[in-house]
Order: sequence, then C-alpha cells, then structure tokens
Amino acid sequence: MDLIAELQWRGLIHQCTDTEGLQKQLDSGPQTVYIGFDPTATSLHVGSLMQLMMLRRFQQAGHRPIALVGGATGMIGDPTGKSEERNLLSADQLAANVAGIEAQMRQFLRFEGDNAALLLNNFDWMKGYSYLEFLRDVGKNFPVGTMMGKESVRARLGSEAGLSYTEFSYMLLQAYDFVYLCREHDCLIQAGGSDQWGNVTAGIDLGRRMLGKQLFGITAPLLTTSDGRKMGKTEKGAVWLDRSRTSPYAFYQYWINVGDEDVLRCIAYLTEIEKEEYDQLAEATAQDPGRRAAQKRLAEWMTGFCHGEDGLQAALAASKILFGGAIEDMDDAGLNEIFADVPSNDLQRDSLTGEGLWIVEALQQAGLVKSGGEARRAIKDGGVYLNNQRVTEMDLRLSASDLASESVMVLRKGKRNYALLRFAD
RNA sequence: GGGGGUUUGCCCGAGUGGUUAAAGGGGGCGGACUGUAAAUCCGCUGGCUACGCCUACAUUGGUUCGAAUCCAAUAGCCCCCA
Repeated sequence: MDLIAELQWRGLIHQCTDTEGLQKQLDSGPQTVYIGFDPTATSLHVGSLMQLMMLRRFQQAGHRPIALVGGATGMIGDPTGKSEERNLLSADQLAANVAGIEAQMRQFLRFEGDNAALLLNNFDWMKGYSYLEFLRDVGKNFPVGTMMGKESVRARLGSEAGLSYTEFSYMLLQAYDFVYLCREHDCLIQAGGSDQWGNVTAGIDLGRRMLGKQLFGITAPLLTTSDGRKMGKTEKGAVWLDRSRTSPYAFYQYWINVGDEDVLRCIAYLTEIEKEEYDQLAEATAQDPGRRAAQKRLAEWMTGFCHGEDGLQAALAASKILFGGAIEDMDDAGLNEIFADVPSNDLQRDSLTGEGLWIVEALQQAGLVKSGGEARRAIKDGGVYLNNQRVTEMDLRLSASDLASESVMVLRKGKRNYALLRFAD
C-alpha cells in the first residue's frame, strides 16, 4: 500500500495543500519531510507521539524524515490555539528540554542507513541571524494583511489577552524553517497537526516567494476524544513518554481505559497495526464491547512500542496485581517495581513485634486515611485490604507474618487506592 | 454618612432556646453490580485513648439550669437612601 493510501485509511490526512501534487512528488522518488516539535518539556507526550509516528510512516515508506526541535521557536512561543501568552523558557531550560526530546526521538526514528532521519534544531540557524537581516530577507515577504487573516492571530486579537509582537512574529520563524530546510536539505514537505495549518501554509508562501519552489503541506487531525477534548491528558496531567514521568503501568492503563468511541481512532492514528487487524478489532468492538479487545490491543501495542517488551510485561504484571490479583511469592524488588507509583511510608520494623501494629494506625501511617475515624469506617464498610485480602476485624494487629515480602506490606482502601508500608530495621 | 438584611459542616441549603454533630441536596469515600466503563442500588461522610469524651453553626462577650437558636459589639457580604 502506498503512503498516501495508508495515511488515508488511517484518517491521518486532515488537510493537504495539493494531494495530487504531493502524490506525484512522492512517486517521483524519496522525499524529505519535516515536522516541528515544541521543546516545552524534557519529554514528549502522547500528543507529539502522533507526529512522531507520522515521520516514522514516511521513513518506512522510504522517505527521509527531519524532526525539527524548536530551540529557537520555543523561545518565542507559538500563539496558535493558546488563550494567552506563555512564559518564555530560559535558554538553559530550553537546552535541557531539547536534549531530553532528542533522546526520545532516537527510539522511534532510524538515524542511520539509507534515508536516515535527521534531527535538527532551528536554534542552530536562527541564533546567528541578525534581526536586521531577518527583517530584510524574511519579513519583507510577509504582507501584514495576510498575517492578520490567520486564525491564530485573529483569535487572540479579539481576546482580552491580546497578542504581543513577539508572538505575532512566531509564524515568520516557522515559515523560515521550512524555507531553510528546503534550501539546505531539499525538504519539500511539512507535516503537522491540523492546528499548524496556518503556520504550514505561511511556510509554503514564503518558499514560493524566496525560492520560487512549490512546497507541500499536510496536516493530521488532532488526537481528541469523541467529545472534543484533547487526548493524552489525565487528571494528573499529560501522559508522557518518559517512564520516569509516566510509568509503563500508568501508560498501559491510560490506553486500556480509552473509551469505545475513541479506541479505534487511536489505533489508526498511533499504531502500526495493519488494516486487516484493525477491521477485526472494529468488528470485535461492535460485537462485544465489553471484552475490550481493541483497548487491550492498543495498550499492548503502545506500551510495547514505547517501553519495550520488559516495560510491557511489567505493566501487565502490575495491572494484574493492582486489580485485585493475589499477592503471593513476591519479593521486595518485585513489589517496589509494581507499586512504583504508589505512595509509601517507612516504619520501624520493631513496630511489628509485641502487640503489633494496629490496622487503624497502619492505615493512617500509610496515608490512606486522614483520621482514625475514617479508618474505622473504611474497615466497617469492608473497604480495606491487606495484601489484597479484605480486612474484617477492626482490631487486627499486624505482625511480621503479615508482610507480603521481606519488608513490605501492601495496604489498599477501596478498589484502587494502594499504599505501601516498608519496615526497615 | 444614615437604614435594612445576611454569615450554618467540603459546597449549596433547612433549622429553632433543650432527644442537634445539626434535615435535605451536591460532592467525596466505601460496598454490590459491571467492561478496570456508564447507569443504578446500598452504606458512610468533625476528632479522639470511642457504647463514653471533646470541638463545632463568622468573631468576642452577655442573658439562661441550658443557645446554632435571645442580646451587644466587631468583621465580611448584600440591598436601599444621600
């Protein structure tokens, strides 16, 4: 299947400046395509993963992807879709973010061999560009009237937050990136999320004016839920690719919990699951949504892809136990791994000797309840579990024999509120 | 500047001199059910050394055997007149 057809069935083409022209261009031989990434944090998140996958698909189809990290544009801040100006990042912060993102990209794109991916930072060519020169070379090609017509600008001009000159200039920088990449790397295609349409077309216009070249733009839909909210967000914030920010378990859980209405779109947009299997999963979801075959496959694919086989296995093991599976034959290392995200508290081991530790006290120490009264109520309601076994006695005393492993006890209140107590000597 | 009103537990909101830790609703937390969903149903929802004790109805003081409930002052909010 050729690339455009592939993107089409996946629903990844939201807009394209010239589908036929692009098809012809792609047919004529390997092309170079670029997507820009905002270095707002040291890790990418699920939202940017979609763009990364887009580059990957191009690479697999034999084209050369350029992942452009916005070290320069990140200093300015893209006003697109933002209700107010964000704080400018410091140079140090930016450098750290760029480094973190670069490391992640290497996981998804191939940087050696034929059509090796390229990782560029626009700070490298912008840092030496003087303001005066930039205005003469680039600014001259931007009719303010056109700029004012862009949705991103209009939206902000009409709002109370307004728009600073700095932000207004953002699109010049991104447009120039495209021109630069075209000139230096023969890159004729820019892809991106649908919110980038204005910036992409600005680059195409500039390419025509400055280089007399016909450039192409293609945007993908945004990854949103059926009710229009951005995906990749939880109550706790973004779902990150960095495992120290979002554990493989949490990552897996995010996907397993995707709604029936959204799961197929996620599979199409984010995975490399083939059309045939996709159709089967669509069928399975329609027939028996309760089985959640699609969610399981999505979670499995995504976790394995982003965190490797060991990450996936860890997530599966953790899921099993965290959803009530028996805790037996466990050692400290295993428990600490599975409950890595869970709050814990360290207590003296001798609190387990003699009378032992009262369960009400233990719950408080673990931070699962705010008071003894709450602990008593929880026990009375049958909502307290020790090592996944329901606690029925109000005056249960914990001793060393209640340890789940060498030195850890697993307390739980309700279905999913876990806490660990560690007993060190 | 003068007059009137209002102030309750996480939120909204009843309440009236004594069975009031304070109706009801929301939210939250448990439990059952379920698809680790939604909906539904049930229980709980100030603290403690816990069949008892303590702290709570803006704050402070007062009346009373006894006050969230009456009085006074203070503060916040709201309205009317100048």
